[in-house]
Amino acid sequence: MATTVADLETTLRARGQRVTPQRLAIAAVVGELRHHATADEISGLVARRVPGISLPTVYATLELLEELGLVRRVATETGTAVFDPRTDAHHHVVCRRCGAIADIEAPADHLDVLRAAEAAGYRADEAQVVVRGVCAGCRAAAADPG
Amino acid sequence: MATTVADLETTLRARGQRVTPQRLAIAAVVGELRHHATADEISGLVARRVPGISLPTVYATLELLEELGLVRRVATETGTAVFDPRTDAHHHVVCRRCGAIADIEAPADHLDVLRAAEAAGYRADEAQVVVRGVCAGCRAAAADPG
DNA sequence: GTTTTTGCAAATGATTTGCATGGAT
DNA sequence: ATCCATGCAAATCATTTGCAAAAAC
Repeated sequence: MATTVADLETTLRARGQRVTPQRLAIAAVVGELRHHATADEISGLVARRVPGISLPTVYATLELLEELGLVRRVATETGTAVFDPRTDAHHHVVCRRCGAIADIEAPADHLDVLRAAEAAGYRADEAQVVVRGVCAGCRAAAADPG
Repeated sequence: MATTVADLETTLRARGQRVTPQRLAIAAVVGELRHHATADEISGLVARRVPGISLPTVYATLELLEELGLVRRVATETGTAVFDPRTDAHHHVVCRRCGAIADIEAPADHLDVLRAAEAAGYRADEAQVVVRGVCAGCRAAAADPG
């Protein structure tokens, strides 16, 4: 099910779905994304290439891309979901104050946790570490340096 | 800042806040909670003891209790937050299909991840593992046993 | 030409807010 | 008597849905 932006067209045709400029543009924007972005931000970026793009289309396409493994939806504390262009296993740090999310590149041992999840009746397929803390910006903004 | 339900009354007075039946009932319900619950579910449970309880009060009180370290708000994939009575460090398994969340009791080594978070400019204070998978119920419900 | 996708407008659902009343101190 | 907390109703915000028009096949 692993698909790159490059063969999105092929994949869509294979699935009997339409290749539209909206879908291509959204996939391109997601592929160029450096950070995590909200649907609204993505819509704004896509609008430069496809004026008149609608938010419902952006949502629908992001859902499709998630199904294809091209993007990953991440729930946040603030209730607004963000989309992560990285679909390989990696970890996150979340700022307690502003909600900013950053990727973490580091190994972690989850064997015991995965075993415990299976023991709890779950068929576990992935373990991700979420670190909570305060980002540099928020520490600087607050008089109280954490 | 660690506070138990027992000394909530004391804590509130010390903060110059009112000790109300609603707050006591909500704290009690949260303390008796076995699983994670939505604000709506908690409201329903509290309503048995305090008829006429309002959702805004439940939300406000849960926010207060979170501030006091008596409950922890957890964002979910479905957009509906759940409240976790456990405030000590522990891990979660999330069902990909129904969104159910269960606690995991297992050690995990996060040294490298925490270091990486600090290196990214964050003052990290906690690392939690989130396992994704499919729960027993959803595997049984689906003809396709994952 | 047929079927899917789009964009609009409206619906939904969780959470928050404004404000007057009620309750705790 | 004072000030905080409650409950109601309405507002907000992200996301989803219904549907007719437009585009891809």
